[in-house]
This record gives sequence, structure tokens and C-alpha cells, in this order.
Amino acid sequence: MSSKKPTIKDVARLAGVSFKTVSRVVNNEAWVSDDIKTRVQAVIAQLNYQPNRTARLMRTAPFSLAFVYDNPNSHYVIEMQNGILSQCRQKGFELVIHPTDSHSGQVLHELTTIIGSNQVGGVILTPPLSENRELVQQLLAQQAKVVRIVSGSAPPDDLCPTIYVDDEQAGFSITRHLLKLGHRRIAFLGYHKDHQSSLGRYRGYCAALHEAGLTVSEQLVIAGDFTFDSGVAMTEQLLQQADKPTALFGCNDEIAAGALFTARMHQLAVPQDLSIVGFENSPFSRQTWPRLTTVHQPNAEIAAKAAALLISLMLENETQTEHCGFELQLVLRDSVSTL
Amino acid sequence: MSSKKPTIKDVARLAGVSFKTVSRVVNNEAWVSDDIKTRVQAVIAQLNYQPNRTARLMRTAPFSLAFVYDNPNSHYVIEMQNGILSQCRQKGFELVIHPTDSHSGQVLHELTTIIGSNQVGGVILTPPLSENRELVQQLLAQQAKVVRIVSGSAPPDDLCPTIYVDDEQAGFSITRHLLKLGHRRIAFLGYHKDHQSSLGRYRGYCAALHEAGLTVSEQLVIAGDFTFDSGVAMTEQLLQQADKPTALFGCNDEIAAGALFTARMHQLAVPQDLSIVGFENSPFSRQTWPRLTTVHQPNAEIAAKAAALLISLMLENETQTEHCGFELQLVLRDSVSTL
DNA sequence: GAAAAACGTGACAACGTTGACATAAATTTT
DNA sequence: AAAATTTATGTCAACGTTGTCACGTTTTTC
Repeated sequence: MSSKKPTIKDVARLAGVSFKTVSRVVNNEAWVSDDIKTRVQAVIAQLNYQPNRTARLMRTAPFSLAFVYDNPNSHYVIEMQNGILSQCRQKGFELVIHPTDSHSGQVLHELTTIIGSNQVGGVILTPPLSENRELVQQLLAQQAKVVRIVSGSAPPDDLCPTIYVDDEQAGFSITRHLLKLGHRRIAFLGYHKDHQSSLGRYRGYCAALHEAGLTVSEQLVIAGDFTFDSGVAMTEQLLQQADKPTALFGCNDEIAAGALFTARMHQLAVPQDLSIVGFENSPFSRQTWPRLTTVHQPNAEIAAKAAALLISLMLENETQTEHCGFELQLVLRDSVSTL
Repeated sequence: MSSKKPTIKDVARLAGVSFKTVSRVVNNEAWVSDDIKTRVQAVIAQLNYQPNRTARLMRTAPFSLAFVYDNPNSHYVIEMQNGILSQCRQKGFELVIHPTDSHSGQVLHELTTIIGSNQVGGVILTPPLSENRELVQQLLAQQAKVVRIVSGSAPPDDLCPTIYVDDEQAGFSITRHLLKLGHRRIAFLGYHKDHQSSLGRYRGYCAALHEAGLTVSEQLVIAGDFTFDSGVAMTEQLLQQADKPTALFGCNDEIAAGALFTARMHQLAVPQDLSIVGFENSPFSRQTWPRLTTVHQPNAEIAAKAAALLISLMLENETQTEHCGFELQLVLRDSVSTL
């Protein structure tokens, strides 16, 4: 049975009204008499009628947004995705996942396709794509709504609503925390010149050292990316040096986990012989031994806020660009000791 | 400029042909002369025309599939998602993410909505939803294509194409591995009566013990779920007992990580004082100290296969149900020693 | 108590595509 | 060289909605 999905016209026929009236009932429009309304609703329930989203979309703006990200394996992505999804569910929006390679040069083309084909009406951009001013402008030029998540203590411009996360301030706090405990030789792991979060955290690190009257030692700033393996490699490099640090600031928890691992390999006790801090408060930062002191980054909240802004932008079609900043809090755990 | 997105008719006008001809060019249909083809293509490029996916969808079956899962925070989800996404990209399909709570009783209703509204044409089901025979049948009754991923050494039935993963066999191998190294008191952490993967691994565990002439001790089989915290709690419980085990079989890596953590709390050296194995080979299983011996579960591959089956089902509209089984391999690392 | 406003309903044209069919031109077959 | 076939293009009706407008029927207003 049920060879075909019922349409609005099937409902109309059975309810003995015009299909436009059914449309009114479905969309909760005014000026439908109560008895017809209930009659139509009964038929809808009886047939288990679902409005065809595709057909509806032909007449309305898209109810979908895209989440665009670059590093598909980070835990950060799934947290963000969950945050976005929670908002989408609430507002009846659909989420299109769009992992991409920001180095491929294909991003603009890919996004143009999904926007141009009317598949999505808006886009949430994460770093490093969100830092690409030109990309944002080109998406905007295609009538797409854009919300971006960036690192910074203020929105870089008013191009579009922006969620900014104050990495510098957090980098400052956590470095100062180490300084307060007496550490003087603090290494910075995961410096990356193209990565705004890394740079922000680095600036905070420098600022805290300066405040304490210390200078930044080039030897202690190690470049690398935000992975466990890179953390291992950077720590190895560091431990080969003559002037060993007493504390390590990993630019994210994965780097810190790599450092932890490497310390164990070198029979260094953490935190007694070496203090290590991470950044992000990812789930596994409290599952390592010792549990990592880190900075809490509320990814789900951040992304949910981005989604909420984007959705209201798509619904209300406002031009006013609202921004939102997030401050990050220290999470003190067991991977740090006084010197 | 560019106030409106160009349509097929805009292209047609500019190219001086009928819009149907443009449609032919876009869809690569036969019987279009080469010069018109190139002329149209030039205009398409010039206007940066993208066929409107929504309009197209009104005439064709949906090019979207849903990924339905229950446990949004597991790493397993993102790996699967990536696998599915890779297939979708290749075939031009769209992915709709659908996390849900299998206990809410809302699942059928939720899926009915996205299927009924023509949003998706097919669904990939993961445990425990995939084990619900009735759910599968009801989705099938709505003309949806379904592919499910289940635990087992064979597909449970021919309702739909099925990816089955042999947990029992893997549970057997890893338990036998411990037995070979001389372990006799091996605990099983994460028994869960409603969880087929857990039960499969448990059956393998029992089979291996029997093969070695041992009986399963109730004391050593601890019920719990697949989380770090549960792993901690179960290990605590175990370590309070008189007859302590020499090895722990964690039903997944998170449980094993919890066990590792708890062992450390109790000053037990792993693997010298206690051997621990996990299951899944999630990224962090090689980032713990010591690195976990575990079973490799190729989630991305499994999910990619599921997506491939689903997509071919949606495209070719075949009725024949093709299945696919995965065997799991041991990954030997450092968390196990001979007794 | 007539005019105006508020309600309630329906007809019909979009929206941008694809599919069925028609038709004209070019080519092959008889 | 007429008939049949192939090739190349166009016309028009769907698809299932929502928006615009029109048209009755009530209720309110002066």
C-alpha cells in the first residue's frame, strides 16, 4: 500500500477544501475557520501527510546552512557540529557539513556551488577560512549569509556577524599561572605563523613573560601544528636542548598530550620534573595521567551562537551585524606544579 | 550587480537557444551539436550559472542521505561521518546528519518526517537503532532506502543491505592473545545486555576462555557503558575485590583508558602489574601511556561502504540486497605483558 | 441601514527544472 | 528520388508548494 507520498492536493480532496486552504492550515496562517482547521488537521494526521520540503523550497529561501571546516579529525569539529545541530533542530533548519582543504584553492568554488544551487542560504566559517577576508566578501557578493568564528579580542571588521574568541587573553592567563608558580623557562609549543589562534596564544604568552620582566627566548618557541605527533616531535626537540624548560605550554590539548607522552618516554615525571599545560579542554584532557591543566574552550556554545546568529540573519534578513565575544577560563588540574 | 541568481532561461536567452537545450548540455544528454554545446557552455561559464538543486529535485529522486546515530560524542561518529562524506562527495550526494536518542521513542517520527518531506531518499542506521527490526521495516514501508551497520558474523536478515562487523571473532582473538601470554584471571569491562557489540565481544571472550579450559567468573564480568567514567568506576569496583584480575578487557578504548587511569591512581604499573586491552583503535589509544593494545575497527571504511551501498541502491533502484562483512584485526602495542 | 472593514475561501500563476512529445533538418536506406 | 531513419532542436506540461488576487460572507462603523 501507500504507493505514493500524499500531497497537499490529496489532503484537500479528502477534506473537501481547496489545496490552498490546506496550505494555510499547514503554515498556520490567519483566517481559517476553526472547524475547517480541525477537519484538515484530521485528514493530515490520517494520511500522515508531510509537506514536501523541496517544493516548499522552490518558493521560499533555503532552510539550510553549511558548516565549513578544515581539520576534519579534531574533536573540536564534532563539538561545534553538535552545537550547530542543536540550534538547527530548534529552528527547523537543516545542516550541510562541508569539510574542505583550505590549501586546495577549491574552497570558493565549492561554496559557490552549494550556494549557487540554492542548497544553502548561509555559511558558518571556521579558521583558517574565516580569516580570509576576500573569501567572505565573495560569498557575501553571492547573496549568501555568512557568520564567521575567529580568534581575536574584537571582530576584525563589520563584513558579517562574527564570533570572536580571545585566545590572547587566555594565553596570557595560563602563562601567568605558570609564572606565578615560579616557572621561568616556559616553552611554547605549536607556534604557527598562519594560524591566528596560535598567534593569539603566542602574543598572550609573550605579554605574560614581559609582565614578569622576562624576555622571550627563541629557543623555547617551537613551531609545529596542532597534532599529537607534532607535540611529540616538538617536545623531543626541546628535550635535546641544553637549556631545558621547566614548563611547557602546548597550543592545544593534543600537543600537550604529545608532550606528556614524550616526557614519559624520557622518564620525566609530570608535573614534578616538568609542568605541562594544554588548551581547549577537550574531553581527553581530563583522561590523561596526570589530568591536564588547560583552558576551557566552549566549542559547542561558540558554534551554537554562530548558528543562532546565522539563522536569525536568514530569517529576518537584517543587515545589522551583531557580534559576540567569548572569554576563556582556566581549568586547573594536575599537570602543573610549583617550582 | 548580480541581483538574482541566473536560471537556465537566462542562459538560454543569452545563448540564443531554448532552455531545454541548455538542460541537455547541463545534463550531458546526447544529440546536442558540438557548436551549440560549446556556445552554451561558454554562456554558463560567463554567467556562472549553477543549476538550482531544489528545482531539479522536484523532478528527480532526492540526492541526499541521512546518517542516523545515537551517541554523538564518540569519536566513532566522526570517523564514520568522514567515511560517508567521502562517498557523498564522490557521487554528488548530500549528507544530512541526524543524531538522535534511541530511547526517546521519537526516532521513527523524526525519520518519517525527513523521509516524508522528501528531504532524504535513504538512511544509514548504526547501533542500537540498526538492531531494531521493526524500525527498519517501517522505514522501508515508506519507500526509503535503508542500509544498516550491525554487529555480527552474518547479516541478521535480508530486509536491507547490511554491513556486519564481527565483534565476536575479534573479542575471541584479543582474549586468546591475553591467554597465550599466561593470563588466567581476565576481567571483562563494559558488559551491556542491550548492546550487541558488547554482547558479541563478550561471547568471543567466553569462547576463548572455554577453549583454554577456563570458566567465566561472574565476578570478573562488569556491566557498564562505553565511557571513560564508566571505565573508571568499573575498574574501581574490580580492584576492591579479593580475587584481582591480572588483565582487563575493556569493551572499547574509552573504557580501557578509564582503566588505565584508575590503575595509575592505585599505583599499579601497566602492563607490569596489570595488562589492559581496549577495542576500536581510536586515535587516542595510541596516545595514552602505555599505548593500548586494541582491535582495529575501520570505522571510516565501514561507513564508506555503507554509504556506497546506499547510494547505488538509490541510483539503480535495485531490490537485490548486497551485504558486506568486516573482520577486525588485533593491534599489538604496549599495555599488555606476559604473566 | 448603507458603507466599510474584517474574515474565510478559492483560482491561478509562479518557482526552475526535467520528461514526453512534436517537429524540422540531415542522413541513410530502399 | 521517395521513404525511412537518425540527429538536433523546441514546446509544453508536469513536480508540490506558496503568493497574489479575487470574491463572497460576515461583522463593524457611522
